[in-house]
Amino acid sequence: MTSPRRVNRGPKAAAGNRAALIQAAREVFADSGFDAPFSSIARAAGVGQGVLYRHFPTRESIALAVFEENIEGIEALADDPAVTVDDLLAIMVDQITTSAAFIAMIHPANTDDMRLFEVARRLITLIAEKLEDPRQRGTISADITTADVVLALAMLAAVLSKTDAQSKKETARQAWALLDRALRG
Amino acid sequence: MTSPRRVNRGPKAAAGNRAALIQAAREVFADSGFDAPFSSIARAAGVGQGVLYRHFPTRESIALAVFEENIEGIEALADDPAVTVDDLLAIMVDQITTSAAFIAMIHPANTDDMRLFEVARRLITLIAEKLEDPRQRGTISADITTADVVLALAMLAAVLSKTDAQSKKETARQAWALLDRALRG
Amino acid sequence: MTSPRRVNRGPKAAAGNRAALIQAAREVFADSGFDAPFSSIARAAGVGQGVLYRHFPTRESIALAVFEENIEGIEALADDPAVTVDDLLAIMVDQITTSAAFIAMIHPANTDDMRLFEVARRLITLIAEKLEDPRQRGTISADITTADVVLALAMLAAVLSKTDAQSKKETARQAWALLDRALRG
Amino acid sequence: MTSPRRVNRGPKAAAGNRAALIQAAREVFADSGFDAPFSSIARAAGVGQGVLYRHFPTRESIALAVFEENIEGIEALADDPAVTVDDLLAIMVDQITTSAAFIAMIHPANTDDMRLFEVARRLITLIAEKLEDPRQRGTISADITTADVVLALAMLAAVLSKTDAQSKKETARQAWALLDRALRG
DNA sequence: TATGAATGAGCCTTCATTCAT
DNA sequence: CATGAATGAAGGCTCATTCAT
Repeated sequence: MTSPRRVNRGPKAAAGNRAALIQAAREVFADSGFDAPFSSIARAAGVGQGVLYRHFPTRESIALAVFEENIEGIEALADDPAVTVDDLLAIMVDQITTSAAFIAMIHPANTDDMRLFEVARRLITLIAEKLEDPRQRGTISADITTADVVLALAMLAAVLSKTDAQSKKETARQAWALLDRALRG
Repeated sequence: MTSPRRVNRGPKAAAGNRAALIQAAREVFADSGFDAPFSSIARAAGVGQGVLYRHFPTRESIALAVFEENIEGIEALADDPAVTVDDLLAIMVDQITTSAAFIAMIHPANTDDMRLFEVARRLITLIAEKLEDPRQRGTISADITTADVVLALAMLAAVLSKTDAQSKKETARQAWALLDRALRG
Repeated sequence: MTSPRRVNRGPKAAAGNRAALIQAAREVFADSGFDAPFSSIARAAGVGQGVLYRHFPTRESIALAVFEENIEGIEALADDPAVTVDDLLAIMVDQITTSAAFIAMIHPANTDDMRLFEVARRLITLIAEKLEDPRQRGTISADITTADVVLALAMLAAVLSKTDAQSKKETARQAWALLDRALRG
Repeated sequence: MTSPRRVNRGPKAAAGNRAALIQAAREVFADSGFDAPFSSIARAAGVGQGVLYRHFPTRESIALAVFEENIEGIEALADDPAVTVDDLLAIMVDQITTSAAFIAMIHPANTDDMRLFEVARRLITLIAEKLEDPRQRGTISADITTADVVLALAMLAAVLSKTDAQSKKETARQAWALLDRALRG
């Protein structure tokens, strides 16, 4: 029943395929939003649909993978006590600006995948810990809670997900300037 | 030749149909989000799909009509010089919280329909005029521009469009509290 | 986005389409079993897939329609007190032999559609009522219950669903001869 | 070049793999029905898909192997002249009730695989031989042929293949009670 | 020889849009 | 002008089968 068109590149391709899928997903999500067709991700990665499903059975699971790469860098950075909330937020804002998949994590309201909550929790924990230590709290206002900071990031992410590619950078700058006032105000 | 299921109520019904469609769209958008199937709007309005298309060829055009009713109320209110920007924003925040169509307006992504920009412009104008008059400016900080205010509204709208129905109210409250600090800070 | 190939034959075609679908389903189910692709039914009926879904949203609902035609005849027949269980069974056996959709009804084990149970119940009721009246009971053995009769029909249906088209008739004859002994024995 | 996930256990493992596949297939068929995905059998056996295909190129061929173990036990039993048809049938009914693969054998639909017929023939032969000897015929009615007995088994198998797991036992009991009347009647 | 990843066909379902009546 | 059925493209997902390693 099957008539292969593309050559079977064999199991060796697995790791490469996985990486290609994550990269493709990052780009496709950025270009077309988190609701982009699954098939377009597979096409962008140059693999069959089945491969995408094998590696990432759900939309959330590939978003998770994209996000994983982001959060690892952030966690490494946060380890350093000299890094303040402000520094952390600067990184996150930057990632939100360039990576649409980040967006889905920040506000995991409508998902069934617990791992998303878990990753969101890691992120929130990072922020919470910094906020608790006066020396790492930076310039964040005393009456601002962790939830406020997360919501600020979520708003930034949400508005950027509705912004077309070329205005993204400028909108992000302006939006965060505003939110920053609130957190510091 | 055989009797149609619903009687053709003739041209007289056109205005009524239009109103029914707008009302139906308002409810459907609120219940199922802005991506709700077109057919569900026609069904809720009790008319055929063709009528929906006749009156509103695009999703944006019906969102526009829904929004039109909102903005007219806002404009009427804004006419009163005693109404400050704060008052205006309170109304808008309330409408954003309850009306999904508002979201589409405030951040017009679909550049095909120029009327969207037109309506957005009207909204922006209202805000701009209030801001220019010191007496109507209310408590908005001096260095806040019209663009900042609009962006704040857009962020609120964006984050709410990703929030599930039951948390909408609380998220709106928290988010605007934050944005309000920024505008007033 | 859509480029029509087939002409839109208009609403007038609805009734005809529905009938064509039922007929097509009857044939497709008979040829390829109850698990035949939905698309093949639409194709056989000469309509688009959407039409099939409009008329019959689930596989059960079209089976129901096919079955409905069968059961109505049976019910009319059963109204006559002169008709015995034997007569009734003769009809049912005949219909099971020729109509695969009947099969799905008799043993509605794995369905969520309550209407299937309802129709199965109608069928069972017919049999039960006949069995209760000594004059209509015919030659059915005294210790045979309604459940036994239904199970006999289910077995016939089940074995025929695994039988290829050309042996169906002969297998049906032989199988029912056997089951008949049991009911009468 | 890199280490495969599972070690290649070499040709020695072939026999073990075959046995594992048969056992896995027996369980998977019982749990998920005869239509269970091929991959699930390989997974349950702890081998790669390729091995499954190497040993059993078709679904029928593995069903055959599963069945082979059953029939051997039955043949051994049948060797004893003291065993009557009734005893034989009791065993078969039991196996049909618990083994989905049996169903595929008893009513070989797939005419591609001649070995299916061969196994079915062995089964039929066992029954025929018992029936021919008055002392081994047991209580089977004089006018019952081998074909009748086989058909009775086929009906049982067919109806059970449509029955959900938890009612299987009870349905089998009731169905065979009925068929038994016919054979003995 | 065993592994298990890759492939893509195929079925399911939804919905935007058209158009006969 | 209104109706709502028809249409088919599009996207989701599963799984039989192949084949590089």
